[in-house]
Amino acid sequence: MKTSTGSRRAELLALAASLFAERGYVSTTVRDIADAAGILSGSLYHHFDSKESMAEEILTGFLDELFGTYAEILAAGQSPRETLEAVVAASFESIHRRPAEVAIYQSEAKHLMQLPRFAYLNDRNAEFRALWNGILTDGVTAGVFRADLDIELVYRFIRDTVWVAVRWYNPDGALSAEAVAEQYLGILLDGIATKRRPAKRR
Amino acid sequence: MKTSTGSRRAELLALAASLFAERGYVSTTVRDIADAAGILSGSLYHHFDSKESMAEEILTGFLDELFGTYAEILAAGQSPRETLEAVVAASFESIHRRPAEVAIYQSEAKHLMQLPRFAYLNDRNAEFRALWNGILTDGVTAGVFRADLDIELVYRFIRDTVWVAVRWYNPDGALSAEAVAEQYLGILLDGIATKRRPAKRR
DNA sequence: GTCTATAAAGTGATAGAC
DNA sequence: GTCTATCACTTTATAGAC
Repeated sequence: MKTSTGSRRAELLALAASLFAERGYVSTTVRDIADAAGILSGSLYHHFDSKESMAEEILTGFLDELFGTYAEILAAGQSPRETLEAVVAASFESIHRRPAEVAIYQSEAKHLMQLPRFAYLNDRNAEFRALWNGILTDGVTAGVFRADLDIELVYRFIRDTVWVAVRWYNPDGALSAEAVAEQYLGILLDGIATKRRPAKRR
Repeated sequence: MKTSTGSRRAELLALAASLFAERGYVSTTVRDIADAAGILSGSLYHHFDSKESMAEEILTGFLDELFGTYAEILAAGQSPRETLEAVVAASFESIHRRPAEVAIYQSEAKHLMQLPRFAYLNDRNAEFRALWNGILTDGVTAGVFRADLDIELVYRFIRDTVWVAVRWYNPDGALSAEAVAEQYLGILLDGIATKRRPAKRR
């Protein structure tokens, strides 16, 4: 819990994050982390209070950065469609730059959230939901998004599809985050069908 | 590993499945399962070889059923669009009927697959990929799906968006699996935008 | 089919020497 | 900042009585 050099701390956190992402938080032991760092497990406790502290620090750092980016996009005050495109692009960008952190958030948040110290994850989820519902509602009002869709459902589909891409996206691969975002927005906005169906009502 | 009554075995498996889904496979102990069943942990080993065996039996049972349904849909020989709609509907239907099993497959398959006894999960993934790529390719050939999309990417998006819905779908809620499937197909096929953009080429 | 009792190994974490 | 040494606890799994 000491401040230590700061860089060593960051180094250990990065190591822990990649192990958490790869093997899962519960399956990763403090010995695994220490081994990867070339030290013994007891030595880790000079830098961190507990295994939970490591996960907490990894997630808060990531989420603060991510929501800072979202705030900038919203502050730019663009159209609903441009805002949606920017938020989707920024999300894929974060998968590109912080794959381990996104993977941990995706896979472990649900379980970690049950611990009191991770209660802030609920706030972030609510913030995320408000962000998307705002964009979608504005777009429907402006007439650029279809009015016959369930906003809440659309929000969930967008959220899930974007983030779950961390499972297969390869930061070192030929397919860039920008290319994925473009393809994804193409599907989301215009669909995969060649012709629009006649509006089908029940 | 005895055959036992059969029904007691199924009862215990259903209990284990819901615990695995809720708390995660690694975090769920055999004591948790035994407690939920009202017996002691040692007694579980009269029915099953190991904790791994329980997970294996849960997943194989679920996947055999699911791919049986897919095979029936393909055998019906409908159009690419009808086939796509039927496969999506059947997938949401399976989330409705077997939420725990889907959740386990979603959350744990990646880690379980690294164990030799779960190698068949790789085969199922390949089978699933072939199924989707076939439907999408047929649809592009028939001119009903856009030709400018990356089939592999579209496959991943469909697969992920459909299955990840298990995280929020409530089998007892007001929103039925059919309604979710309909909304989802509306987005996937036609997009959320009110007007198609002029085809944007790079 | 369940319980008693327990083994064998692994877990997160600590205190103090270097 | 790391190591030595170790504690207290939990884990999966087993053997045999009932």
